[in-house]
Amino acid sequence: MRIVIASCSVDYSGRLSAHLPLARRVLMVKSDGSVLVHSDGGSYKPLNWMSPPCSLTTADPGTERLAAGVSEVWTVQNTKTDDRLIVSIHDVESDSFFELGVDPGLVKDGVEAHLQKLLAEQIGVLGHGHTLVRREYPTAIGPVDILARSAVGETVAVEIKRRGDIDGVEQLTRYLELLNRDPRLAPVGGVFAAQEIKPQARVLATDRGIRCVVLDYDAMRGIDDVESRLFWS
Amino acid sequence: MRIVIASCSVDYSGRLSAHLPLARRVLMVKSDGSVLVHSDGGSYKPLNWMSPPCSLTTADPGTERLAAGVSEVWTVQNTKTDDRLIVSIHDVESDSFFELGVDPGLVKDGVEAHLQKLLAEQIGVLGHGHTLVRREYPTAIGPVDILARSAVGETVAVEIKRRGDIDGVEQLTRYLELLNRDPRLAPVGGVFAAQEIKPQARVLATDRGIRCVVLDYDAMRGIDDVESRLFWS
DNA sequence: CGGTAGATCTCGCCC
DNA sequence: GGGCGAGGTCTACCG
Repeated sequence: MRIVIASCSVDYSGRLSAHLPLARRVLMVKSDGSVLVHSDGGSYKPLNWMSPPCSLTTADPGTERLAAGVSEVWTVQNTKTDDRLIVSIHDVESDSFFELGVDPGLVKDGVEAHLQKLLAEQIGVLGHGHTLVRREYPTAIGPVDILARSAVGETVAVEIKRRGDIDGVEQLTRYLELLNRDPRLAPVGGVFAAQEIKPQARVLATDRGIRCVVLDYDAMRGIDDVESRLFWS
Repeated sequence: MRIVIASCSVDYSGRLSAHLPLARRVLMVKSDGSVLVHSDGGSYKPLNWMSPPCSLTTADPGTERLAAGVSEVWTVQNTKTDDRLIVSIHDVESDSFFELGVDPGLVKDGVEAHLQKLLAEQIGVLGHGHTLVRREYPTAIGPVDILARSAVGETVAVEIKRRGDIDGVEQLTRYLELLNRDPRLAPVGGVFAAQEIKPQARVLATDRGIRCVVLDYDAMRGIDDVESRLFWS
């Protein structure tokens, strides 16, 4: 990876046009040719960038740009689209190269998949006597997170979110419309399960006869841990 | 900004848990204390990071970690949440500091707001004889992008997207439900306008009696440019 | 400050 | 490769 500290101005054109006025910045050039332009603030998102696949070519500035203080012009061209980044380098403070090698990558744990697994194992959270039919129940418009059956035998479709938003209610509504056309399943009830349910989502769900269930992730994980210990001991 | 090249392992805990095995990486420490961990690949997103507001503290490793090759331990703690990043530094190849100053920031041009402005000016794109009522027509559940009237006097609600997805159709459907309850407006027709409309979205829209209009951004911009030139010449 | 909608989204899954 | 959903989403805008 090459890291350049330089004053520069940057122009992006592609899905939109964007311009960065002259200022001192960090330029990261990764070995796949991609470029990140970072300032000393903001979040992890660069001010501007070019994603791979792309190629970086450098050129001398014309006499006009040279007179304006430009010492070098980088053109970073995406090789599949017409996205292009043009970096006009003025003064270079540092220019280094480091060999990093291939990264072993990130190991993640948690979130929605885990919630789904836990709820499937603890399906009684939905109400006494509930039984699991299956996770990721397939339909023509996508898989339903969990299909279950209530104590009185009613089919229940469950949509799980970490944060329960209006979009999740819409999604579950579409599933319910479809599932209720299947005479072997109908009538199908809906449960919107999330760690946190936004008020507007709750209103919409309730209005549509969908039950809201707030999931306590830590409690469910705790029970899971206890059961795992009992099982393995 | 401080830039460190070092072999390190990283652990994040907070909304999820994540671990990065030992490898050589770039560590960017911004002046607000935020930290980015980059590898020589991927896109602009770091492997791991801590966003501001946060504070970085360094500590000597215990004897145990020292024996494992750790020379220093960074703890980056978010000051508002319990998110925490722990960086175990092994070998340091480079450690530099650069004064960058405040960035003037990005100047953007284009996208949805521009599309909306162009369509409002060229409302005839929806069909001959259409007139603009107003942009950002306010309703209780949010503003409708454009409200117009057709040649025969029917009210038309327009939802504009760059990429027309199923969510946009749902959004427009909610607006139409609401608007059609207003006797001064009803009956209100719907138009789903986008640069690109996904097949599934088109099916859903058509099924609900919503008309789909594909917008040619470049052509609309071109007309706008011509008109601007005529106006200003 | 919360709520909504967009993003040069990115990322990962499954078909 | 495309489609879809999630994200430690982030970010801007509006109330």
